Parts: sequence; structure tokens; C-alpha cells
Amino acid sequence: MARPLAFDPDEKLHQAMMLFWQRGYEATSLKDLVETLDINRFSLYNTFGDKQSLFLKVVERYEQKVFGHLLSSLEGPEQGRDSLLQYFGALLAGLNEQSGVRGCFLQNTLLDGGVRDPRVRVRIQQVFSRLRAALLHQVKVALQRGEIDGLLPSMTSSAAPTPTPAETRAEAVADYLLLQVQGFIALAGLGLMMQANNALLVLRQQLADD
Amino acid sequence: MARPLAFDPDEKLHQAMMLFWQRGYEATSLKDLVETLDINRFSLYNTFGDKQSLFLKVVERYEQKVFGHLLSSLEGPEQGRDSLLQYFGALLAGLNEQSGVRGCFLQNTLLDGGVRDPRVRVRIQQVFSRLRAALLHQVKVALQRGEIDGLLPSMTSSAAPTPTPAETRAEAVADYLLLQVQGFIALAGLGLMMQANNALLVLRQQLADD
DNA sequence: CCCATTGTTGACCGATTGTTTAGAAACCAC
DNA sequence: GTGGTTTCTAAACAATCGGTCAACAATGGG
Repeated sequence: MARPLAFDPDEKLHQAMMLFWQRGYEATSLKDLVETLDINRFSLYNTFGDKQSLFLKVVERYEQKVFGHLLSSLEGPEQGRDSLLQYFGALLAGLNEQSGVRGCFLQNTLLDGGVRDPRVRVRIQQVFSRLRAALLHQVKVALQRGEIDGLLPSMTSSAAPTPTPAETRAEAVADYLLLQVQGFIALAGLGLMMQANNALLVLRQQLADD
Repeated sequence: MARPLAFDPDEKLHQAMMLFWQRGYEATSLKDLVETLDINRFSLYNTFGDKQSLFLKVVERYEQKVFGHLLSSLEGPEQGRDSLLQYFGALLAGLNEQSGVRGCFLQNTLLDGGVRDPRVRVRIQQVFSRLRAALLHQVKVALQRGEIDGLLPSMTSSAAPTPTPAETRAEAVADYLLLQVQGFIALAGLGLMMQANNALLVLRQQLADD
């Protein structure tokens, strides 16, 4: 009943993400967006709203496509340690195959103080909460099965003066793994992939049987 | 012989750092700088050069004052594991006492694609190299003394099929610790200090005797 | 005191920022 | 085709960007 769009919005959203990813929010101008997305200035406003709204849509797309796919192993069936190992393997694989130095789009965005839109900030906080919950879920399973006892030598030992509650222990391990995740993508963002791969070797051994 | 400056350059540099720290490079305008530093636009140019040069000076000041002080325990005498524990303690103490969510100025800057000045980027790379070298130094000492064998269960076991060279092992451990550092300051930057403190408990136990 | 030297000031530059407007062009149901 | 609706295009908007200028103020050695 009316004129259809001359472009694929999702494709343009992807291109916008790549641009924001490697330049940051403030350093990416409307001119840059119009040129690389190859659509008119006003068409951009008409389909995505203003710059902040566009950025929010980009963040949501990233969460669905990239983050959601990566978390599939953690949010799937309760496989304990195996799902953890699978997740870190997929994470490092993704970081290794990045052409330029980028790291994680969401981490970069949140650490970049330039993005002040509260909608964006709370959205990303929610994503990290989702990651922590997924980690915690599989950690609980793995701890119950005794798969990752090597990670917490004294906490798991019954000789501890005050035995730590299982819930507290699981949260400590989950937060420890959350730190590993942030560490990996930070190193990747800093261009230190070799060091990241080295560190993965150590983590793998910690998670391995003995 | 001439008119003296009406302000303390180092103090202004500090104020500029705080501004860049929580807003990012691109999001901090000359107007912002002039207003919060409370000096005239041209005086700023006259003493620090243009915006990029000012930022570079800020980075160098941060390395000297903040980073240098933090690394003192690692670059001091060869205390092995003790210096490592001391460093992480000081790091977390610093992150904990940060009022707002900031993380590390250098990490934020490098992950923020907005800073494209190559002088700044290589400078920060050098700082992280310095950190890695300092970690590696103390790790070698600690490994030789057998202080941190709990960190690498199978790699240190003589039963390994192909025994890992000491140099490789030390580098793996150093990179692992470098990842912990980046993970801690990333979590702090994301506003997840509770999780960071939780993770520190696990790391402390890994480094502890048993 | 004088004067060379340096810091300070506010106005100003062209360029670019994000955003909006008015009108032409393209589509589909009828 | 035509009507009604939506996209597209080019131009322009006010505001702000980083950076510069000449004139004035302040200093201390002579």
C-alpha cells in the first residue's frame, strides 16, 4: 500500500554495529554512518530514530545475534563442567578470529564513558547479569558433581574451620569465571590475544580432572 | 623575567584526567575542560598544546602517579608470591575505593576506539608491557621457590608426558595473572565490584599454600 | 622606572555536529 | 491510471566542535 524500504534494516544495523564497535559511540558521526551504510540521512532517522535510539537497537541486535549464540552452551541442558569448557572454547575462538582489535562490543561500550543513555547502560548491565546467571547455573551443577574441585582447594576441603555454604561457594566460583570472561575479552580488546590464549591454557588445567 | 602561571599545571592535568576518565576522549569537549579546569581556552592551548597533546600528557601523568605507585611492589625486590599478593591487594583496594564507576583509565582509553592518536595507543601498550614484565619477573621467582605450585597442577607435575620448559611455564602463569588484572579492572569498570571481590577470594586461595 | 617577555582574556574562525524540513519519487490497492 | 501513503533526496537548521587571534595585564631584570 506504500513504498517499500530500499534496504534491509537488519543489514544496516549490522554495518552500524561494526562502525560503533571500532570507533566508539561519540567518535562515530552521522556522516560516517550515512556514508558507510549508504542510505540517506533522513532515511536513517525515519527507520531507526535518532543516534541514541539507533545505538540502542544495535545493542539489542548484538545481544540477540552474538551474545545469545555464544551463551547457548551455558543456557542449554545442565552439562556442568563440559558446558563451561565449551563456552570458553567458543569465546576464545570468536576472539581469535576477529580481524582487527575489537574485543567485546558491549564491554567496550560500557567502559566507554561516552555512552550516557541510561537505556543503553541498563540494557548492557542486564546482559552481563544474564551471563552471570548462566555461569552460576552450570557451576552449581559442576560443583555438585565434584567436577571442578580443583578450582577451590581449601574451600572444598572439609578441614576448613568454618565450612562455606554451597551457595556462597558456587557464587564465588561463578564470579571467578565471570572475571575470566571479562579478562579474556579485555585482553582481546587490548590486542593481547597471545597472552589470552596462554591464560586459557592455565584455566583449562584448573578445570581439568586430576 | 616574565609573568608566572596563575595555576598549577599538574593540578589541572589531574582534573583533566578525571574528566577524560569518566567521559572518554571524544565525549569530553574543550568547553567541558575549560569550565571544570577553570582556565581560559587559550591558556590551556598555551600550556598543554592541542587536545591530543593534552590527553597524551594526562596519560603519562597517570602512568607515573597511579600506575607507577601500584607497580612498586612488583618492581621492587624479588619477593615472589608475597609481592604478587601485595599487588593484587593494592589493586583491589584502589578499585574498591573508587567513588563512581571508573575502572582503569588506561584500559578504558584503549578499549574506547575514539582515541586514534598513535602516540597515545603505543604509550599505553608500553605500560601494559611493563606490567606483564613485572608480573613475569616475580612469577619466575615464585615458581623457582615452589610458592605457587597450586596454580598449575598438571604442568608442574613431573608425570607430564612432555615436561614444559620453565620459561614457557612462567610465561603462561604471568599471562594468566595479567588476565586476572584486566578482569578485575574490567569488572570494576562495569560496576561489578562485589563480583570482583568474590573472584579475588578464589585467586587468593589458588595462590595460598596448602 | 622601563621594557622585553609571558600569561590571560574574550571574541571569533570555518568546519562539523545531530536534527529537521519541504518536495519529488515510488509503491500498492483499487 | 488514480489516490493515498510512505520512502527518498537535497538543502538547510541551530548549535557546538576544536582551534586561533590581537589586545591587554602582569611580571621581574636592567
